[in-house]
Amino acid sequence: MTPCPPKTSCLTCRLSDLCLPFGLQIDEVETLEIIIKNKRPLRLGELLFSKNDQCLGLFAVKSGSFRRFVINAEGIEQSLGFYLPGELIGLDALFDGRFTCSVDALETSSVCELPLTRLNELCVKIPNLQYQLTRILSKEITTNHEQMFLLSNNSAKIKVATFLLMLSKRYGALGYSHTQFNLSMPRQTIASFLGLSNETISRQLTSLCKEKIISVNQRAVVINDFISLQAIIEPCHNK
Amino acid sequence: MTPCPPKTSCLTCRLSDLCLPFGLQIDEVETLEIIIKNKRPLRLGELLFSKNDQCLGLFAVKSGSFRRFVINAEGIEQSLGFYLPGELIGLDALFDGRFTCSVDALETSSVCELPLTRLNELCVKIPNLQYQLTRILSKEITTNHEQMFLLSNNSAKIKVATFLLMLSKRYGALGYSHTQFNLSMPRQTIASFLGLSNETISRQLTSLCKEKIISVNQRAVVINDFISLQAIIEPCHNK
DNA sequence: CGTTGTTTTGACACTAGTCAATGGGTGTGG
DNA sequence: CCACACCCATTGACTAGTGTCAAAACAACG
Repeated sequence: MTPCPPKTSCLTCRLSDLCLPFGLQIDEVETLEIIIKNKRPLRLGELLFSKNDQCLGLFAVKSGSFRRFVINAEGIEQSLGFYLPGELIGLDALFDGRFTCSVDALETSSVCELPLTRLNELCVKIPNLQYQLTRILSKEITTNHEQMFLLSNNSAKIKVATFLLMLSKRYGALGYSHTQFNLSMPRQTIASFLGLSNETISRQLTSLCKEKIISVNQRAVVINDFISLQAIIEPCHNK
Repeated sequence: MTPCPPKTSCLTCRLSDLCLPFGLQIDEVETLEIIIKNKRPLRLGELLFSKNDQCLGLFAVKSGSFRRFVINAEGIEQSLGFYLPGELIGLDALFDGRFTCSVDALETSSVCELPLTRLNELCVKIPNLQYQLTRILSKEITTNHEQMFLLSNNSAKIKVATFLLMLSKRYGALGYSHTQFNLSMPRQTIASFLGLSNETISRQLTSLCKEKIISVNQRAVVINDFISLQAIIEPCHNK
């Protein structure tokens, strides 16, 4: 609708402490935001990019949420991760300049684009920026390890509980409620992400509801009993 | 046995093209190798570091192999990945200076240590080095995504076949045979890595042997029929 | 109000886990 | 050099947890 979206300012963006500007001096942030390009908002299902596309820049989520996925051997979409505001999309492409997964919008969402060539120039000039980028890359690796840990050795119940707590933590860090939030993805997408069937997701959510640990109404989730939800994951954390 | 291990030289190291020196000028490599510290070889089961240890440096595998793992809620070791020669260990600690997993040696193995403070200094002086480190971080993220893809949605047979092909590819890249190699880890460790039980690993290997696709004798594996092994993973790759 | 897509629920099948027993290698000590 | 113990791997029997298929309930949208 807006013919020309308002110019992004990292200085006034409430996400900047979660994003690339974290730790930068004010003048450094001002230099950074010069290179940032706004993109028009994407709607549900719209692709930000596809696997094997050339990467011209990284993306920072400004609002909404995105999903990373690939198409498997049977032609089925397999969800591999989610991006919430403040998170950087496309880090896997720094290796050889091509995206290794596809990313689409889970709802109406927007991003800031950081053109790669200009970002690289800036990283040489601003060591703090390079440092923060390295930290973000490292953090992504740790997040991946946690995800692998979750997928390798756990029951459906533990997977679903962990998924809910993970979202709770991330929404909390964004300043939203960590006890009630809306899932921005359908059951099928959660299922694919957790390596389960959508029926199993449904049954596990129903089961948690019956135990009064959560309440679910469509995409709306309320966590009623945080302690019990935690206890599902770490049954003997009192040891 | 050797009282003072011979000084490492990246210039003569046959792994240098897989490691941090890739893409560097000769004089840059010479500057890099000044900061490298040798560590005495580790034996089977010895810890390189533990989860939550302070990270003083990254490690490059010189020989042998390592395993990344954590202890889960039941007190069981959960294997999360393996490191072969030329690969960098500890990238997850760049975020906040603490290791997020433990790493131990799967056999007698050795590493080069890259002290973090000196590596950071050098990265500012040598942009190529910073660039290569970023590439390695990005590649690690892609490897993690592949691992998550494998864990999320596949049968035991596909997991075991993919595991064998992954090792085949990595050994091949190191200049070893990609059709026969020794597993450096017990079945239990493979099982934990793939999110399966050790009995299932055993049964799947036996099954692949009966199909004449591989031969297994203890830790020794021979891939007899590469095409069929590939076909297990991508049943319809001829489409 | 009908169409469509999503979610839930039920019935059943099947994969992989668990438990238990057996077999095979390796290493140590007599 | 052999016997024993220990660890690891294999195999079998049984079971539990999920997946699959199908149908029904529900919500969203035009």
